Parts: sequence; structure tokens; C-alpha cells
Amino acid sequence: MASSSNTPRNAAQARAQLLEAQDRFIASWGRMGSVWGISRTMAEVHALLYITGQPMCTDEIMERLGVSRGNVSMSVRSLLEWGVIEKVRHPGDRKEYFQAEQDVWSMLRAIARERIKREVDPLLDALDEIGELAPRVEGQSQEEVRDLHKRLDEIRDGFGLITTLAHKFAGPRGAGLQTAARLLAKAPVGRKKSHTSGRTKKGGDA
Amino acid sequence: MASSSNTPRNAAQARAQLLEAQDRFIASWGRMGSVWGISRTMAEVHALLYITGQPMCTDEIMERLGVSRGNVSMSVRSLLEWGVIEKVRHPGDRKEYFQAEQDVWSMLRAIARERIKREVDPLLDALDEIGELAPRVEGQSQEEVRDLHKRLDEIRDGFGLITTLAHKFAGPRGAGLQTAARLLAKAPVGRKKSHTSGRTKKGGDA
DNA sequence: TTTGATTTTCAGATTTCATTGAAAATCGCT
DNA sequence: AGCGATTTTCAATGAAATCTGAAAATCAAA
Repeated sequence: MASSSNTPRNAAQARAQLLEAQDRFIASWGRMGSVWGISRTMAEVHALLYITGQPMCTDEIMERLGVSRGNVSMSVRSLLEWGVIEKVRHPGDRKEYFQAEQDVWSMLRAIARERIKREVDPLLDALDEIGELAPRVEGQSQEEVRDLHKRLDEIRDGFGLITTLAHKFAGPRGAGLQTAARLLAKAPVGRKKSHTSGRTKKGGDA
Repeated sequence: MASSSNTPRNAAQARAQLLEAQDRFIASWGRMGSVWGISRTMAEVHALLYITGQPMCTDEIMERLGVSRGNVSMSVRSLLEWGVIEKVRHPGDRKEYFQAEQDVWSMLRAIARERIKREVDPLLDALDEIGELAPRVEGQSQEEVRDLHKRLDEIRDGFGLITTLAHKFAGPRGAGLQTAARLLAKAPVGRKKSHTSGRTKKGGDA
């Protein structure tokens, strides 16, 4: 598909390639967003701010992404609540500018944190309530009720463990996914399969 | 909210409570499903089969959940692909029955596996493509291009690490989330915060 | 305080995704 | 092989989420 020249002849071409690459990233991140139950625009705004690294105002975002003012306003608010972007002000300029958190791990942590809050915590609460609904009976051959509780408990334990870990490592003050990942990466396990398709340099220094 | 009698007087009441509790579980799991980008019905079918533990045929599922035949058919197929339910046949009965995987960890592993396949892998592929789009230039003050690559690499490394771990621990032949969880639970980290709302027993024996 | 630029809100339009239901295909039993 | 029960498919429908745009609210500067 990408047939034409890949090496820029001049500054203008290089710039066009840069924008094109940014747009592709924005689109991918946006697609991810929808899979995650995050609105596409919200993910795109985040992608734009992250990949450019520059503070941008509402109008710039609107123009670059081609979305409405209201949409940008709501997306930006959510991102602020998630703690993955922040407001910056320019002296002598009324506009608000927004800039993305630049540390990837901190960003990933914020994402994980939000998802757990929205997905897992409510389930655990519901499981607790449900358990109280059908009291464990004493005598009787109520095998079914026993099974129900066994299964509820197992799920609760499973998700409970995951949640505890998540709070520990992905919480706002947690040790960081990075730490967790390092710990696990060293753990002795049978198989091992690299995913990179070859070209990946050497990682960062973060 | 749950004001009325909580201790069943007779078998019929006990049964009603059981069904009610099951329905609540099904509803919760279904809600989780939609947050995850899984169709509500698919999650509900799974919940029903898991919580009852019994093999059920299409008509029973339709009736219990109040959904169409086509919907059940499609949901069941996806669940089979995910590997979280299986077909069982009764001798002398043409119908197909379905039964849920009963091990929670194996179930959670399957879920994690599917999500990574659908969410993370495509992103990594896209990142690779995008990187090739804007070639790193040598001379020039192309700071922006350098930044772009730095950010792309960081994201790729982050998700790459997560993916590697996931394959290692959540893959079909992986060591299991359980193992990962145990490893992490022991890891020394500052804070610690219990999530359970009190009544949780002592964990299982799994 | 006034002013005009900037942001927020939200009812309605739009888009996206899940579900239905009936026709077509499949499949096990005799 | 033939038959009826069972499952699968998919166009049409319905429901839900998302987005727009303009009016209302906010806010910094003069």
C-alpha cells in the first residue's frame, strides 16, 4: 500500500510525514479507546496531546481532529479527571491550554486505575450483596445454595486478589506497573515468547 | 433495600431466593460485559452457565434470559471460541447442551487472553507501521520527529512488556494468573489496602 | 463593573452496535 | 436416504451511545 517515497526530499515533505504519522497514531489510540468503552474522541484528544507533547487550546484540538467544541470540552474534562492531562496557562492569553502527562507508565497506571474503578469495584460490591440474598442454610440438602456460595466466593476471591494487586501497584501512590512488570519478567516460567517484530531499539531510560 | 424476610420458611421460598440471587449475579456479570465491550447477552449466558453449573440447552437459556434464539446461538458460539464453555451431549437427545468452565482462574485467564488479543496486539502492530511512516532523519534539527519516535517507542515498550507478561502468565499454556498474583502479593511494596467489605471468609483452597 | 472572549451545557440529530425473527442450512435418528 | 428437530445466518429493527451546535454561563482583563 505505502508505495511512494519514504525519505523526505525537503522540509515540507518531512512535515507532512510527521503529521500523517501522528494522525495514524491518533486513529489507533482512538480505536483502542472504543474497544475500552472510552469514547473515541476522548481517546483521540489524549492521543493528540500525548504524541505532539505540546499544550493545545480548544480551537486547535477542534481543528486538528475535526470534532465539535462541545465534544472537546467534555473529553478534556474527563481526561483532567483521569489525571492524564493538565491545564496550562499562557500569560496574557485567556485561552486554556492542555498538555498530556508525558510519562507512559504514569499514564498506563491512570488508565488501569480508572478501569478497575469502573469495572471491578462495582462487581465486587454486587457480589457481596448477592451473597446476602440467599442465606446459607444449615440442615437440608440445599446443595444448590452451597454451590452458589462456593462460586460467588471463588469469583470474589479471584477479583479481590486482582483488585488488591491493582491498588498496590497501579494506585495513585502505588509502586507502579513498571515495578510489577519487572518483578514478573524475572519470575521463572516455562515458555517465553518475544512479541517485537524486530526493529525495536533498546527501550528508553525512563 | 432488602427489607423483607431473609431466612427461608420452606423449600419454595428457598428456591425463589436462589433464583433471585442467580438473576442478580447474571445481571451484574452482564453489566460488566458491556463495560468490557462484550455484548451483554454473551456475558449473561456465560454467567447463567457458570452460576448454575449445569449444562443447559438453547431453549432453556432463551427462556431463562428472555432473549432470542439467534442471540443465544451467536453468544454461545463466541463463548466456545473463548474456551470458557463447552458442548456436552446427552445420549438419545438431539439437543446440544452447554456447560461453563468451572475453574475461576482458568476462566479469568481466558478472558485476559481474549482481551489482549483484541485490544493490545492490534495497537502494537499499528505502532510498528506508524514508526516506518516517518523515517528518523540524520542531520537536521528534526526534533519533532525524534520526539515522535521517542514517544512511539515508549508506548510500544510499555505495552510490549505487558503483552509479554500476559502471554507468559495468561496464555493457554501459561503459568496462570494465580501464580502471577501470588508472586506479586508477596512483593514488598509500601502501602497496602484491603478491599473486602468485611465478611469475606478466608480465601479458597484452589 | 463592563465587556467580549472563552467555556460549558444539553436537547436533538446522528452514528454505532446489539437484537430479533424467520428463512435456510444442518444434523442425528430411524 | 428421508424426515423432523435443531441450529445458524443475516437483513431489518430497535436501543444506546456519541456527537453537534447554539444558547447560557463563566471569567479575565481593562
